[in-house]
Amino acid sequence: MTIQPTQAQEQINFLTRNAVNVIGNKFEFYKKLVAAVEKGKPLRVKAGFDPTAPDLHLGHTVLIQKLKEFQDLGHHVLLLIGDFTGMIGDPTGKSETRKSLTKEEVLSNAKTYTSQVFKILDERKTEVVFNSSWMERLTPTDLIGLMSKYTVARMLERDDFHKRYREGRPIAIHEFLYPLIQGYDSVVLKSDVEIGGTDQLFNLLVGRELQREMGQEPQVVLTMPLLVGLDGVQKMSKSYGNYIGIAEPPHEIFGKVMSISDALMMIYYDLLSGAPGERVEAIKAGAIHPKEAKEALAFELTARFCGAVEAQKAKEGFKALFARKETPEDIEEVGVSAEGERVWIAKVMVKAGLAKSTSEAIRLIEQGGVRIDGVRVTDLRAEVTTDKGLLLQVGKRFFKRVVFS
RNA sequence: GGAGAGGUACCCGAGUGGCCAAAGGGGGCAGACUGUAAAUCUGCUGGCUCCGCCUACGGAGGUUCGAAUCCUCCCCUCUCCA
Repeated sequence: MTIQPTQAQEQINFLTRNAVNVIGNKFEFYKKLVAAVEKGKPLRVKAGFDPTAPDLHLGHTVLIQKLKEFQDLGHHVLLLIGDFTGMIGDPTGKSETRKSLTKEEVLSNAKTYTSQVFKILDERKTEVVFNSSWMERLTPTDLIGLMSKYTVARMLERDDFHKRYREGRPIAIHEFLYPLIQGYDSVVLKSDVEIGGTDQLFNLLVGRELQREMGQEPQVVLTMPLLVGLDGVQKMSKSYGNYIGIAEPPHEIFGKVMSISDALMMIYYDLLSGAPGERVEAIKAGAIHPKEAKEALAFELTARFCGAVEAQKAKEGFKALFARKETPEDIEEVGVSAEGERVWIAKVMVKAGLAKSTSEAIRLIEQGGVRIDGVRVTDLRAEVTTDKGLLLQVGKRFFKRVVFS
C-alpha cells in the first residue's frame, strides 16, 4: 500500500479519466483517498458481474481495465459475482423468461468468468466474492425490511423502468429487488467505490442510499461508458452478436477489429487503447492512415489477450488473406461421407458446415460466393467427384478442406 | 372479478379475406469497388428432391373455393375500473 498524499489529486484525475459519471463528486472521492492514505487502508473497490453468460467481451474490459488501474495504485479490488441473482434469473426484456441457473452452472460460469478476468487483473490481489454467501442467509423478514427502505415511485425513476412503465411493457416485481440487492451488496462489502457501466447508474446509487441508511459513508460511484458493438449502433453484447470475446482465437479478435468502421475505431481508441494521447489525436486528425491505425489497434488488443507472438501471426494471416488474397495455411479439414461417386456441391457445403441449409448454399452459389480449389462455381447444380478431396471456400474468409470418406 | 388493447420472420415494425413466404428499417451474408472483414453501390436473407412443393403470422379448432386477416376456446402481455 503506497499512496502518497500528494498524489491524491493525480490519482483522481487518472482514475476518473473516461468515466461518464463521478458521484458524489471528486471532492468526496478526494476525501476518501486522503483518508485511505492517512489510515494506510486501501480503498475497497467493488464491481459486480452477472455470471449468466460466462464470456467476457471487450465491453466488459472497459470496466475491468478501470479496476486494474485502481489495483495498480494499491487499492483493494472486490470482484462480486452475482450468483444469487443469477440463480433467480432476470426476465428483463420482452422475450422469453431467462432460465434460472442452477448453483453448479453459476459456479462453473463464474470460474470461466474469473479466469478471463485474470487475463487483466492480478489474481493475487483480487478478492472474489459471491453474493449468495450473504443473500441466502437473509430471512424474508430481513428482505422485507430492505424493501421498506425504498419506494415504488423512486424505483420508477430508473430510466429503464420508467420507459417500460410508460410504454406499457411488463415489469416483474422482483426486478425491483435487483437494485436493492445490488445496493445491499455494497453495504455488506463496505465498499468505498463502485464501478459499473452507465446503465448501472441507478443501481449503484441505490447502494449509496442503503449505505447511508445503515450508517455507512456512501460509496463513490464511477460509471464507465458502454462500449458500442461492432455494428456501431447497439451496445456490445453477446445477445446482439456484435462483440469481440476476449477468449476468442487471435485471428478472430484481429479480424473483427479490422472490420469495424473507421468512425467506430476512434471510439475504441479512446476506450480500449493504451496508446498515448498525442497518437490518438493524430489518428483522429487523419494524420495517420486509418488502415494503419486500425491495424495497430487490432494488434494491440490481440496482443493484450493472446500475447504478442499470436498477435503477430494473426496480423500476417490477415494480410495474406485479404491484402494478397492468399489461401490460408492451416485450414480445418472435415470428413464428409461420400454417397456415390458424385455429390451435389450444395450438399457438400452443408455437410462441411459452410452453409446452414441447402437453400443457403444455393444462394451463395448464385451470388458467386463459392469456390472450389480456387475456382468460382457458377453452376447451381454442379457436382464434384468424391474420389479426391477438395478445397472449399465460401466468401472471403471461410475455408474448409473436404475429405470424402 | 369487469371492460378494453395487443401477441407478425434474427430484432423493430407494416399488413384487417385472395395480387402474402408477408411492405419498410436494422442486423446478417454475398458480389463489385477499395485503404480493410472501412465507406459506397448492388443483390440475397423459411425449408426441400428449388421453373414445383412443403411449413409459417401466440396455441388449438371452425367458417370459406381461399385466412396473418372472420368466428370459438385457450395461453401470454398491457391499460382502466372494482
